[in-house]
Amino acid sequence: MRPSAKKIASVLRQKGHKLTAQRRAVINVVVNSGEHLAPAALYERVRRAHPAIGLVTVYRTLEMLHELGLICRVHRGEKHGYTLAPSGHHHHLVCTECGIVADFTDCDLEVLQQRLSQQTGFKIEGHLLQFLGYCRDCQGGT
Amino acid sequence: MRPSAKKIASVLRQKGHKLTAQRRAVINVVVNSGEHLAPAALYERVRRAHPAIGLVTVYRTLEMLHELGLICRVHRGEKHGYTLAPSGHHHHLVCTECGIVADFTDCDLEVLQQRLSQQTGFKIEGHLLQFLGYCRDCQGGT
DNA sequence: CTAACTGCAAATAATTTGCAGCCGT
DNA sequence: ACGGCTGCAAATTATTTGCAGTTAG
Repeated sequence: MRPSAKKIASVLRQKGHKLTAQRRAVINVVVNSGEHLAPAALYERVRRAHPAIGLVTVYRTLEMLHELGLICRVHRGEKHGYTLAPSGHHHHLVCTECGIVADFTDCDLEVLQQRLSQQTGFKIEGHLLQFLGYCRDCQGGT
Repeated sequence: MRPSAKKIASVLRQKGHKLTAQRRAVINVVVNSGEHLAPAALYERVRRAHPAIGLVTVYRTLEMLHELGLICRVHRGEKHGYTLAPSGHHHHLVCTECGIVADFTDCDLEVLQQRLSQQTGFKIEGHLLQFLGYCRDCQGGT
C-alpha cells in the first residue's frame, strides 16, 4: 500500500521532525499525485496551497522524505523526480509523456542475479529496474 | 563484441564526421577503459595524451558517439558516465566502488513486460535495468 | 577551399549552502 | 525558550551555447 498523508506525518513525528505547514503542503501534493514530479514541478503545485514556500524548502523536504524511505526517485528519460514509496521492494513503470507512475513488485531477478554473480565474481548489492512507455491516456496524441 | 577504436573511427567517417586528434584521443580512452567514466574523469585521462583538449570537446564528442550508438550511459549511484556500447540489446553490472562495468545481454524481461502491459494498459517502449555491486577486486577494502 | 571542429568564456540549469530570523513542541 | 525549520541570496556543479580562429577532407 502507498502511504497516506497522515501516515507520513506520523512517521515524521516519530523520527523527531517538525511538522510545518510547508511540509504538510509538500506531502499533500506528493500524496495526491500519481505522477512522479520533478522538484520544480512539485514546487509549482505546492505554491497553490502555500504561495510563500521556497523552492529550497521543497528540495529539503523531499530529501528528508527520501531518507526516511517514504518517497523514492524515478527516472524519466534524462530527468528524474519523486513519487510515493509503497512499502517493500518494488519498481516503477513510468509514462514518459505525462510522468504517471505504476508500481509493481514481482521482478523475478533473483535467478538472473545469481547467475551474473557467479559469472562475473561481483557481489551484487541491488538492481535498478524500470519500464518506460506510454500510459493508456497518452498513447493517442503526441 | 565491444567495438575497437578502429571500428569506431570508421563509423565516424561513414557518417561524415571528421576524425580529429581530439576525437581519436577521447575514443582511445573510452576503448582502453573497462570502467564507465564520467565526462570530467574522462577529460582528465584524455589530457595525458592531448593536454590542450577542452572539456567542451569531450562533452561534444561523447554526445556524438552516443547518438551514433557507439557508447552508452550507465548509472552509478547518483552519478552517470559513458562506456563502450557492445552491439545489440544489453545491460550493465556496475561496481559502485571503482566503476568497472560488465555487460550482459540476456535480461528475460519479455514475459514480465507482457504482463505489465496487459495489467496497466501501458504501451511499454523499453526498460532500464542495471545491477549495482562490488567487483571482485573491490570486495575486500572500502 | 569550406564546412565542420575546437577552445574560450559566458550562459543555463539543477541543486546545495551560509545565515539570520521564525515557529512547532 | 530552543533547536529545528524557513527563505533569501550566493555558491556549486554539470552541461550547453555563442563565436572567432583552426583544420580535415
